[in-house]
Amino acid sequence: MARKTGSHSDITGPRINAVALRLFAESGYAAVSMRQIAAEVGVQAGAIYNYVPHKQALLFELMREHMEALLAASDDLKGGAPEEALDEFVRFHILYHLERAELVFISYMELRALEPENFAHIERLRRAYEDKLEAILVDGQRSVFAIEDTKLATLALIAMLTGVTNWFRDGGRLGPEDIAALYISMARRLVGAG
Amino acid sequence: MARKTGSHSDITGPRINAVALRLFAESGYAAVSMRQIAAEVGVQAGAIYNYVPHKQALLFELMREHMEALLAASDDLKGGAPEEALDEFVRFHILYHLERAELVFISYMELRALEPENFAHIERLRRAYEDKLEAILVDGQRSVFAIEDTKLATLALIAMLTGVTNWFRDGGRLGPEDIAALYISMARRLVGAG
DNA sequence: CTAGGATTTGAACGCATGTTCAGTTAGTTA
DNA sequence: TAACTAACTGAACATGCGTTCAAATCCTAG
Repeated sequence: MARKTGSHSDITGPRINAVALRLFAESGYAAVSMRQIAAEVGVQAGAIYNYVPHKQALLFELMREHMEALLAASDDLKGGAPEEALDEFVRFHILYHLERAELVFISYMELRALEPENFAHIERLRRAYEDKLEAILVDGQRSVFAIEDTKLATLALIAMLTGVTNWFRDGGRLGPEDIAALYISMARRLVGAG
Repeated sequence: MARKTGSHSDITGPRINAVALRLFAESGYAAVSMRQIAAEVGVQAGAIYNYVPHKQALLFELMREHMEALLAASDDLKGGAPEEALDEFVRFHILYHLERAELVFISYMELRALEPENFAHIERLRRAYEDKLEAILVDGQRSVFAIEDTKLATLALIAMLTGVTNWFRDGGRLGPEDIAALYISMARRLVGAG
């Protein structure tokens, strides 16, 4: 037997990705089997191969699409004066990442699981994103910021901001906007802004 | 055949842990097999079970010993005035973690691989460590610091400091002491210290 | 030199893995 | 209604997994 009722290709495809994302985030890429994913989609393992060439592609595509969407979204930042640009970046980063906690999680938790070329590809995208923050710091450094080392400050800020996704829980003491506001304050002080 | 030359129990035991640590850090707990570990130790897989009851214990013991050593080492911090205590903590955290990059890495990368009780145990230790930093911030908050939210600042600082282990490479532009000094500056500003 | 214990081997256990594919079914087109 | 195709099943493939254990080996104590 096959095909229960109705055409499923446009349903099964996305569901496979959604289930894979959730399971990878929960248990890690290596600990999740194709049969587990298939079971949660409601299909046999073989059916997945109508949509994805192999398991690695399932992970890589999730990460690649995430990083490309992140880069595209950050292209819309207005920029402007360094202080405003920093505020804007911090708020964007936190809100964007909190909306996509699972994608963020696997996108750096599962870097080890990527084959070398795939790893290099994702790293390039991540680097491009970090460069945007560094550009703001370098710009501000010529006027209002007081940073010893812009490269280090970039890494420190990114780590501090992304760390939010590790402890944030819906319905907690602080909502995303509260957190963004508080991190904006800390980020400003961190770079020595007025 | 068995036992090549000399008694090995006090050599094989530690080597199993060392190899497991390295492989877990490289590829992740789920992706490393007992046979791989055994092969790198120079032994058959069965021999590992003379030293460890099962694979999970291998991971858990590495993490537990790491966290307990971290807590013990941080007990030796002198404390004192908030500003000095913060400087001391930042420097300690960075230098200690850079010396043990692999342990740090797996200790929060492989939390998902722990069974619930083991996970709870490690989380308790981690929490105890973070509380030490928060105590410094709370103390300073009554006098020299200007923080909106000490809990958030603690998490932000820990994330920022631990992030160093993700990009640090031996022989890079900056050595551990350079990095510690720069992070001390950033940490001071972050908490609004003089 | 021998007895006994410590240490390791090597094979086996049952089960899970990613992937392939011939065959079956359900929906669409003519 | 008949032919066609997209979608899926279910079984199989070779390989690997964590773990157990009798048997073999080596070292040490007496």
